[in-house]
Amino acid sequence: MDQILNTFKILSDETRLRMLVLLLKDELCVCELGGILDVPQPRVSRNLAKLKDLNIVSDQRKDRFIFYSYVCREPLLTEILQSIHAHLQDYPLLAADVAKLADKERFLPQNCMTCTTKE
Amino acid sequence: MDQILNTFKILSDETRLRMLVLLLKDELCVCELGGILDVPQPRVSRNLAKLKDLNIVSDQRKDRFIFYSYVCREPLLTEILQSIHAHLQDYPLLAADVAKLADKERFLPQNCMTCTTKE
DNA sequence: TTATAATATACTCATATGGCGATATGTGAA
DNA sequence: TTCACATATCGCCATATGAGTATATTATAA
Repeated sequence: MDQILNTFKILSDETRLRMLVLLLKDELCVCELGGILDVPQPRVSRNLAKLKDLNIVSDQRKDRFIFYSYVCREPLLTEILQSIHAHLQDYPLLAADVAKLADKERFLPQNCMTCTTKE
Repeated sequence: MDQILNTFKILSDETRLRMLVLLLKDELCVCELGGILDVPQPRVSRNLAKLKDLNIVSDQRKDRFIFYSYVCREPLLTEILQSIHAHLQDYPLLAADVAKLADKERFLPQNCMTCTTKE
């Protein structure tokens, strides 16, 4: 019972919901998440920590970055996130986030526009 | 966005989740809900009020009782509740609640065992 | 080893949430 | 109208939650 309640509590926060919707589709590091969502870094980290505590995400370092990925721990949670993806048009903010996944590298510090493009 | 977050917040409380799981299947009054869940009456009423504010349930008086019924306001919410019903065996407390629906009348004051059975 | 970049955590605060007990409200019955 | 019952609400309290700023940690690069 606690598990299902925790699932809904996790989803009740905008930052976490947005992160999970993205992580269901892609592995992302803290700065990519922060960049896509446009929220401060500690907020991203703190909420990722909560997700990790509940084994909803796992982390793995690659070079300078720590990438988080969604772990299917509870089928119901996965079902819900998939359902949201199936109706993304109903959630403009989430849809916009997902759209930004296409050029997520833009949010990696060394790959920012001013570094990678010759002007 | 607020709507989907509210949906998850509503589901994050044990009392409300239990009530919604029951109301998805049956129209119930306050005392039946209180009896099945075994929680104090003000708690049932207060949480029903929240559900009503969000148009998740509607109420209708019948004789001495006010019956609440689930209103499919947001498809996602209905989907989630149906999914829970489909996997009731994973949630013993919810399963026990649902089982009690069979003799819900037992919880109507005038129909309690001592009133209706001749001993 | 030292410095730097990426991420994590601590501290403090403000707000939200849920509960209980007591009481108010309102409806149907006498 | 008054009573009694079913339900709703109020006031107070305790706890939970989330945020931001500053700082700590840790791994790679130099």
